[in-house]
Amino acid sequence: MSPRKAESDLPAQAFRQHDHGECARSLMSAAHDLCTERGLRLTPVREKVLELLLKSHAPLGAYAILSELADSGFRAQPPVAYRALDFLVENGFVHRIEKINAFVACNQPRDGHSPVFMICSDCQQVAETSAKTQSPTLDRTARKIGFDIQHTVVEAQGLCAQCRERGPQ
Amino acid sequence: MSPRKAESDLPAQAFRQHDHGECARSLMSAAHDLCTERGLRLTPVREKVLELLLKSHAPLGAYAILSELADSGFRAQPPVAYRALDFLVENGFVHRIEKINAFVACNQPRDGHSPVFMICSDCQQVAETSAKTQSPTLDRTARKIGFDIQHTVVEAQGLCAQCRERGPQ
DNA sequence: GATCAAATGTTATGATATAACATATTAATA
DNA sequence: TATTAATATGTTATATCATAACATTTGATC
Ligand SMILES: [Zn+2]
Ligand SMILES: [Zn+2]
Ligand SMILES: [Zn+2]
Ligand SMILES: [Zn+2]
Repeated sequence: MSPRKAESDLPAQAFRQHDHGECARSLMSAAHDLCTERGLRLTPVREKVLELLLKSHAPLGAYAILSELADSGFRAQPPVAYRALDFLVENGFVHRIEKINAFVACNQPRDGHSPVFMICSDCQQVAETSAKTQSPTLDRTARKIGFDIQHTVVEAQGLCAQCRERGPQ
Repeated sequence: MSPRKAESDLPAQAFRQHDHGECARSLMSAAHDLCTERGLRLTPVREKVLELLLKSHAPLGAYAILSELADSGFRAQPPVAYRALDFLVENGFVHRIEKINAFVACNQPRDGHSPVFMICSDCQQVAETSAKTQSPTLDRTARKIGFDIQHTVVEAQGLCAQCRERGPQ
């Protein structure tokens, strides 16, 4: 069992103190492994986008990513960023947060899961508090009306503990 | 007790057979009542936007609404639609569906509630299957990490019963 | 090394949303 | 009923987010 297991099972890592450098390195290395396993190509631009998202303490919009790509010498037309993001999202390395039109690196890319996000309105950080399984409420309601769920969006906006303690700015 | 009570408690009304004209009229009348009670002004453009959403069997984007407003002789600059929508959303008459950047009339505007949407990828209809209360899973997770939820987005995309039965197009 | 599929480069445009400031309407009050 | 303040609307311009379309390059396979 990996020594990071216990930590990576904690929810809301983004709102906790942790060695983020180590966290990012570990997820990047996991991404390489997963791509090898699955015959996916983590090309330079895709890797760079994932790296940017892993480094970021807050979610990034596509154009923020694009501009950081440009700073790193990549081409800077919108499709460059969107294509890389499409790849990363489709393959579970990154999630899109609908409420804020932004992207965030997944913190447990191995598990097929339905992520749940807590978005702090104050500090803009986002915690992925994913459960392995879909919301039971959602499942139950879907069954009741014969709806076949393919994808879920579950996002809560509010104040994280830190920002609440700091009080209104 | 209103004779519509039983029906309006059914989830997923949009996916069921119902007298939509009566449904729309009843919700519009409820909106007028609520605005009177609360000292809100349901101005012509706000009423028209709500009417358009109530009539529609599918959610409408802001620019679709804008174009229907124009057809009805209203001014047609984007802020006209967005302002009316802001009012209707803030006061609980309309919900915004993040996943598809569109708006839909609430089917139980009296209850303060956290809506849950089931979005059919095929027919584009959306059912509001709202519960009175927030998802217990979300609440529990939030409590665990000290996050104070102000607003939730819960949306599922998939196939409604009808479209599933009809089979792939 | 020919062929095909996947990925990238590039231009242009589409779709969604808001800032900013002027004007008009309504409500409250002097 | 004038004065004022608050709310709502009119209007121009622009910001932000996202994709269509087509050319070119790269990588994998035969
Ligand atoms: Zn995830
Ligand atoms: Zn915060
Ligand atoms: Zn509702
Ligand atoms: Zn359907």
